[in-house]
Amino acid sequence: MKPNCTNLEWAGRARCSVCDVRNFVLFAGLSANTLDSLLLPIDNLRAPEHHTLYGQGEAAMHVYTIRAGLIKLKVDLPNGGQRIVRLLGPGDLVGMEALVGDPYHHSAIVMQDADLCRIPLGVVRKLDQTSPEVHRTLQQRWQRSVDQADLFITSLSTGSAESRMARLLMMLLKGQTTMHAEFVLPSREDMGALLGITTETASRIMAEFKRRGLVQMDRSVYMGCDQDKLAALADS
Amino acid sequence: MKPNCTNLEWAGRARCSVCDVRNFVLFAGLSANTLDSLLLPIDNLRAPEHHTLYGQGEAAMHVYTIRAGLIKLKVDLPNGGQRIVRLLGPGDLVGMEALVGDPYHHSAIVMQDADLCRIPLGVVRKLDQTSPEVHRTLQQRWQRSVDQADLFITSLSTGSAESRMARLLMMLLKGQTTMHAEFVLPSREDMGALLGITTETASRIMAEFKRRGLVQMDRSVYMGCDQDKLAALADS
DNA sequence: CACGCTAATTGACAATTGTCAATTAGCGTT
DNA sequence: AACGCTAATTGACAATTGTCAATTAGCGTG
Repeated sequence: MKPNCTNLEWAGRARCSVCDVRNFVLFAGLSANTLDSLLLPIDNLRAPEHHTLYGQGEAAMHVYTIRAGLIKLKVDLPNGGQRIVRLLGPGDLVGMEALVGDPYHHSAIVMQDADLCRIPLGVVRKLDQTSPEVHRTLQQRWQRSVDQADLFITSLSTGSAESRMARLLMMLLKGQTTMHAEFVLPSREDMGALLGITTETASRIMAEFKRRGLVQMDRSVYMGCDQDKLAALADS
Repeated sequence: MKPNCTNLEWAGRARCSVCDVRNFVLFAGLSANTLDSLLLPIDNLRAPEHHTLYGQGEAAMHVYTIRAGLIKLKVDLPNGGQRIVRLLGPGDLVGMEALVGDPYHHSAIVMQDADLCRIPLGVVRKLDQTSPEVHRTLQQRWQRSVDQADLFITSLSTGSAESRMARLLMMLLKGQTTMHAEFVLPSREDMGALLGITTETASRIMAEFKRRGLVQMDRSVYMGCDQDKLAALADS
């Protein structure tokens, strides 16, 4: 087996009633009873880095909930390039376009080892109809998608490459629970696809940030950063 | 009175049951009876170019439906600049974040004289609960917002300024019913805010397009364009 | 440890885009 | 037609970013 196994691992049927992220996710407010009776067809999966959950254009039968990890939504461009249009983390819903009957609009790829729940469309639709709570939560998730997309336009696609990189780093920091916590940085290639710049430019900027002491690295892992200086760069 | 009056004009109570764009909008599928009984508090408005429907951060009490015209959603950036994150036309819903209780996330400004219906939140919420049709339509509108935002990322924020401009022009063309129809181009400043480039660069590119015969202009009005050449530039 | 692979970095140069200032064009009013 | 205002265009130059190629670093395997 290759070192980077890209196969899904089935972690059993979902046990939503004891899920610690349930309240942040789709089924907040449902009783344990309701959940356990409805949710048999929900699978809990572990997906390693680089695993593709689904590809752009595929028929969509499931929506995914992220319990842990980081997922990127990628679009292939007509000229052969690609652009990452969203980063999704714990509590986020992946593949919502399935709910309106569309095929998947992006490719969903794991950026950090993920713990997911795969929910068949039928389950979500039924809950949407029967539970006002879920119905409201669903609308909030849709709005969150819009907000995230707007953030990619205003923060990651506007201004100089340097500013955008600073904003990306701050965005990645926010996802962390502990300040100064270690977390894996995206590859330079992914940074490029996130910011709409080339891999080389991304690399140059990161190297420059390191030289200026804006970020400190330990192996491929990110150790800490000068948030004030980053913030200053961010809105320049 | 100034030549460009920026005041709203009240055009009467909405008469949804005879609205010619109803089927594209929120209330598709509702009977004329249902409509007329529920829709008393809906106002029909005419808003001239440059009129601001609402400002970023304002408390949100209404959702707007576009019957005609063009609306831009603008975000103010921390460094003083601004970025347009969406263009909305006939059939689109403006201000959906109101439905989840948020203040407006953008400023909504008229780009081409608009005919609008202003719907109080309560009406939309009630219809969402009582009519499965409206409920489904609403989800589609949310998904459409996400799709539009994604398009702004992949088409208007990726690649060279020239490619982006070509894609913007093709996007504006698609909104037209008749091919080669005249339509008003955005100002160079708005083009810059749409593409994340400066006004000067936008102007240079448009001037170059004219010289190369990619577009022909008549006064401030746009007459036609070489769609094949534009398409070639678009995916370069 | 050497090897092989891929990702990251760097150099050199070209192309694009931003900046600042000046000029021109368009349009409505006087 | 002359005037005044704003938007658009253009020039000159600097700064940023892309392109292509070479080098270095990191990491797992034999």
